[in-house]
Amino acid sequence: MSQKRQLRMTIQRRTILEEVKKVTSHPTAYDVYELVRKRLPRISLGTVYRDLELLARWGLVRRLDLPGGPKRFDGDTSEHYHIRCVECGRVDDVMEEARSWVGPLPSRVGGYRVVGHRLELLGVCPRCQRKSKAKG
Amino acid sequence: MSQKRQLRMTIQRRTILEEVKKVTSHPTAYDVYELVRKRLPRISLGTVYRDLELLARWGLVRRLDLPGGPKRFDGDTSEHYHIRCVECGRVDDVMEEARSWVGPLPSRVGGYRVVGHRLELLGVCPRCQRKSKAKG
DNA sequence: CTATACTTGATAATAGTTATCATTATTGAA
DNA sequence: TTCAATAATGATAACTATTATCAAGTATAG
Repeated sequence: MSQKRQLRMTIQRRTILEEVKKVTSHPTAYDVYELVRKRLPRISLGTVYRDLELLARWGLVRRLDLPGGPKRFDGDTSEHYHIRCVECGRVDDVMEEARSWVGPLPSRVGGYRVVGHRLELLGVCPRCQRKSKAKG
Repeated sequence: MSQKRQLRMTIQRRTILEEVKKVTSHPTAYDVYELVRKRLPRISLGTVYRDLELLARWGLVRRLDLPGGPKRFDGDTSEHYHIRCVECGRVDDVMEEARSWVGPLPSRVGGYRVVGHRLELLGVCPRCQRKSKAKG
C-alpha cells in the first residue's frame, strides 16, 4: 500500500559521514564542507547541511547544538558530555566517567514533564592557557 | 590620566531594563523591541540589541544563550537554571533548589581548566502536554 | 528501456545579529 | 550658555548560519 520512502546512501552522504567520523574536532557544517570538498570538489554547501541533518536523523552522527555559535557535528554517537573553551570556542569530548556529575533529576518540574538535560562544561583549553600565560 | 569612558543611562536603556524586569517570559531581543516600542515608538531594533548587550555586560540583565534559538533575556539576575519546552521553545525558570542536581565538578578536565557549567533541562510544558493529549 | 522517486548543485530567501554612519543629545569646561 | 568633545540613537547595510526552492541529474524497480 504505502510505498516506504526509500532513502539512499549516496557518495555525498557516505563521504560526509566518513569525514565526520575521521576527525575528533566536532566540525561545523562549513568545516565538513571544506573537508569533503577535497574529495568531491563539486559538492555544494547546501548538500552538506542537508545531508548532515539527515545523517543526524538516522543516528549516524550527533548534532551538537551548543549555545553561542554554529552547530557542530560529532561522529561519535555514544552519550558523552562536551567541554567548550570560552576563549576560542573549541569543543572537546569529556572522556571522564561524567554521568555521576548530574544527580537524578525529578520527572516533573514546575508543570513540565522533564525529558532530558544538557550539561556543557566551560573552560579554558590548553592552548589558550598557554597563550594567556605568555601574554602575562 | 586615562579619562574613564562615561556611559549613560538613557531613556532607551532605562525603558528596556524596566520592560525586561517587568516580565518573566525570558523575551528575545525582538520581543523586548515590541514591548519597548509601545512606550518609545521611534526606538530602533538595533538600539535594543545594542543596549541589551550593554545591560547584560553591566550585570543588570542576564543573557540566556540557549542552543537552537535566538538569545533570550532575563531580568532576574540571580543564579538559577532554566527549563525549555522541546515542542514550543518556551523557557521557564526552575524554581526548585536545583544546585544539588549537579555535583562538584573537577577543576581540570582533559587539559582544560574548568571555569563553569551550563545545565539546561528539556521538557514538555503544560500547554504542549495538553495539546498532545487532545490530539490523541 | 522507461517511469518514478530521490538527490543534487545552484541559488534565493530567511532569521538573527552586528557594524556603519550621519544626526542628535548630553556633558563638562570656559 | 555657548562651545567643543564625547556618547547614543535611528536608519540601514552587511553579515553569518541556515533553510527553502527548483530545474536537472541519477538511481531503482518493473
